[in-house]
Amino acid sequence: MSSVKNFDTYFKSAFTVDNVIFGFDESDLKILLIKRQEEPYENHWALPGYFVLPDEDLNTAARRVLKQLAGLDNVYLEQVKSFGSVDRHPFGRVITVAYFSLVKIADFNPRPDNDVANEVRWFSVADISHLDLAFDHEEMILECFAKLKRQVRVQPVGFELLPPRFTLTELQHLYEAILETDLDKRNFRKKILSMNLLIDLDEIQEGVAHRPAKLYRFDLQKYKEFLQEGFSFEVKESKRKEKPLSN
Amino acid sequence: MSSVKNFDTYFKSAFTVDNVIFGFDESDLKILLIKRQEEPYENHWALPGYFVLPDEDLNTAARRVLKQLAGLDNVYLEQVKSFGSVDRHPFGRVITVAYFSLVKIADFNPRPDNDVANEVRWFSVADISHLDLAFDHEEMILECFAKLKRQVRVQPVGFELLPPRFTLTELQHLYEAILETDLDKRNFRKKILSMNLLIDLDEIQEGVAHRPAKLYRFDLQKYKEFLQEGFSFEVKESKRKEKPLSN
DNA sequence: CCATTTAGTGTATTTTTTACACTACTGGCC
DNA sequence: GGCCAGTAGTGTAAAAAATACACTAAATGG
Repeated sequence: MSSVKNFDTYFKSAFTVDNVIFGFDESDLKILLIKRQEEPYENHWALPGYFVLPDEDLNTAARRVLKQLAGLDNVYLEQVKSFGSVDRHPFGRVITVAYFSLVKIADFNPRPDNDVANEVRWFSVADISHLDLAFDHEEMILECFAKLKRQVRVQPVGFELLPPRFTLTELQHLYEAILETDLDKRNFRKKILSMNLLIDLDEIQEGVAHRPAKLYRFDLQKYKEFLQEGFSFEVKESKRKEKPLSN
Repeated sequence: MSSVKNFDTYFKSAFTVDNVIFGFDESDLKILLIKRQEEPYENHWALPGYFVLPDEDLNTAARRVLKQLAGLDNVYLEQVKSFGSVDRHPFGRVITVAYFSLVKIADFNPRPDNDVANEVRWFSVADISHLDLAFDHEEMILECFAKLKRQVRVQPVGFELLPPRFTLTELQHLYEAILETDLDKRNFRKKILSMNLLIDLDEIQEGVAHRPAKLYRFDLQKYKEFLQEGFSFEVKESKRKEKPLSN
């Protein structure tokens, strides 16, 4: 009854993974980009990404790229969306799978010893639109940033983005950067402390020219619970002087 | 400086789209499956899906499949996730992009006049695990169902799944089916009506052997606003007699 | 020691969520 | 016509969560 048709015409495509890697440095949300060293879009800034090898799973490919281009290992990684417009790649039909990754900037260890990128650098999210990125990478970043905004209300992303020890103000700044809004200090602290997700280290900042803040770390145990169950983060915004991005 | 490498080895893959089509018939959440008419997995139940044509965008392909296999047009469609395990397809390397779709079962118009499926049928979500589905389709369904659960808290999905006129009880049953929990009738009504998303039609059910319920429809205008801004749906669950699925 | 800068804290008010049980209306049966 | 079965429809009080808001505390640097 059934016949084996010829499917060869379909097996002429390629796929890639691209990573939108978010980092945070005490005030600014950043994304890691590479300057491409090969065609197409040679010398354009682009997301770190590459072809998926024939015998490689998607997640594996994303982690390999993360390692090869940024020396990053064991980081938070999540698939976001695939992009497959017919003409998005000049070499042929190429679908790319976008991943988003959250890393501590201090862990970043650039690897110029690869033949894909000749430069790797962090850019503020707000500056990305001036760069004329390769492919449809700007669109991909916007989608991933939107995803991060949703994620932050439901998962303690600070754990991935902040250094091991941090102050409540740093944590608040992170939330403000992601949500692009100002938060009320007292309400933020009340909320975040009531989650019992933070451990007071009984240490304080040193060498700052003002009252030093207490240092905290995340409770890994609680964090894992949240990863499974999710949580709900809401703090009503207060008026902001100005809105970065999205203008 | 740069050289054009040989990328041919990467251009030997194919990709497909698969649709997880949700429908609702007054008590039960259902998924549309086809019985495959060709290899691989001939005669297995599977998600409606097919290869993406060389000159076809992903969304276009998903809509084409929806139309060809189920006669469905103009429906809610959203990309969910891509699946690309190395060995998921016996014919070679094939990534599939999973879409989820919400349709009114009454609009469904099966098309046996295609050469992919020789049967198309709705299955209760709870029954799917007994079917031994083709490929990794069961995993795909679980991911999409999880997505629907998240979506329902943030978007008025009822608009897509219910007939044009419906009762509040039907709407509540829909939420209960998706969330797999019981909801408190009074609190549900209070909440849903306070959103001003429903229009009271001043009509009632006919021919039911009990007090007839009032009929409502969605306010298309408000619905579109919600689509853009999202909303927040929460009603605390009450105890349930039993939990379907996920056991 | 004074100026500057950021850290840290509590309360009253409003809003939202929750728990909960009885009456209303219809068809069908006798 | 009256009664039964079955679902529709309704309100309130209590608890919990979210909000608005302003002053004191601790460090450095001149």
